[in-house]
Amino acid sequence: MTRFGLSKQERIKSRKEFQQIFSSGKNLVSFDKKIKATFTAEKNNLEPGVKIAAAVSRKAGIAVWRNRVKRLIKESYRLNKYLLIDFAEKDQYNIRIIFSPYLLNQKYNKIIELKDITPAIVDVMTRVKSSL
RNA sequence: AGAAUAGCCGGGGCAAUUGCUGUCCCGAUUGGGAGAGAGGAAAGUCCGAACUUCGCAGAACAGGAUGCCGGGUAACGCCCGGGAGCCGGAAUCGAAAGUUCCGGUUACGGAAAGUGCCACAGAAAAUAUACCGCCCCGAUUCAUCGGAGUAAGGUUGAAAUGGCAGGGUAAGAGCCUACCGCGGUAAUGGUAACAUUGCCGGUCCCGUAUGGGAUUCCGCUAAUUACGGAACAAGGCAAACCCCAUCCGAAGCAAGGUCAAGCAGAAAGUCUUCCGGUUUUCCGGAACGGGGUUGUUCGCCCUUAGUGCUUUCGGGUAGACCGCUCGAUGUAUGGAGUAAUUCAUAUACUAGACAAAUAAUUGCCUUCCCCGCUUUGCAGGGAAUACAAAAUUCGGCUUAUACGGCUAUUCUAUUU
RNA sequence: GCGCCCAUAGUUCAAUUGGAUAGAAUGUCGGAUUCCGGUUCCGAAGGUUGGAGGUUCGAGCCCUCUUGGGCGUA
Repeated sequence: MTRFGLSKQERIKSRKEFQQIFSSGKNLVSFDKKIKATFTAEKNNLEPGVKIAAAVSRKAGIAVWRNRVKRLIKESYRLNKYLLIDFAEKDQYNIRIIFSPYLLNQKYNKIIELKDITPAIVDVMTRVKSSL
């Protein structure tokens, strides 16, 4: 596992996992209310690690905009994932996070950059860490 | 020269680092290397097909779609060419009309198959009818009133029931006559579209292939001529029902196929040893095995003919894989054709994801904008921005598009 | 992917087979009543019928394209 990578093993892929996280996970919102995170965490799991996904509602915007937001979320996490990875491996945590835009939509944020997303993602990650 | 509108074309390039998804090679399961990775509309899902499963002897009905003519095509509601109507421009000295040329546009079959509708106004809106009129007769208070006839003229409306001339009459009228118009029959001649430069099939000739040239019957008939006709008819609407002609089996890649945990079903097999109690397939005890109890050991509890365990079978869920990208394909050259398109040869392989890859950060070039110097150009600053992302695959249509380029039309300004 | 529906005043709904100033309730505004407010009564304004084009003498209604919203199904 590379330091700045985001391979298949680090992403949530199956429909079952999504349903499980949405039904039993907790919600967090970033300081600027741009990003919402739904997450679950188990201690002493046999497969410790962090897996993430980005989910954008169809009502938020058109396909081009939604794809861009998802890519920017994944990029932000990729560059800052060391915040959670080391912690999870040390304490044997199995963490699952789904990021989604909370107060972001195409109507008010037509042009969106990486620097608009990163602070919110980092903030959410530290909140998840401190809540455990 | 500028602006607006419409149409068409393009829709930045190269390189580096980090990261993602397939493919190939090395390696051996951690990984390394090479090379590839969104569009003109990928969109809307409005049409047409391929492909798959189901149904199907054949035909008809229902339902739906299309609708001037011919061609192209795998097919189409698409495209090309042409006809006709409408609109615009130019020319014809000016105006109107007409003619010619150019451009645009059209859901352009049928209203004598039938049904229905046509508000208000108007006499009357489609078997007819009579408000003002016109004419005659009678009454009369000379203002008019009643009766009979008529439809030339007026009035209404989006739309009004052949035209014109003569005769005729109280006034009029296809009431009568001639001509035009209307419809019937025959002949001549002709025949893509409202009848003349086209095309299809067969046959013959020519050509390496696509193709080129010549030509008939039937049916239908604008025109001309002849004969004869009288109910002078046939208002509009089919994006009202409908009629006619042509076409269409249904559902869709979440189609469909292969493998296949778990659960449930069926079949077969298997279930230890010792001791004691009168026989037993029964009872009791011990050991071994299995399960539970706290991660391990001891201990304790349960259990050994039970909804036990093992194997096999068919169907098949979760899941995985195939379908999945080489195709009515692109590019170049040459030939056929007015064109759409097509034929031959050569050459290329160019995304295949599935909570869904194609991103982030930079540098240089190129293009555009602003400002200054001064105008060949140079320095500085800014921007690369639009519409929008494959989801089985093609052919179209429609809609959205910053900026740049080209073409056409219109307007404005300047010069000659 | 397939199939289907809706859009009319600020809001909720009408509008006969296409026929003329698109109607009602509620809300808004003004007036009357009251010492003031509410209730009640009277009056007024408020619509390019989501948008564009076409058919027709005439379109909210018919046809085509388009925008937004909603539903069913696998």
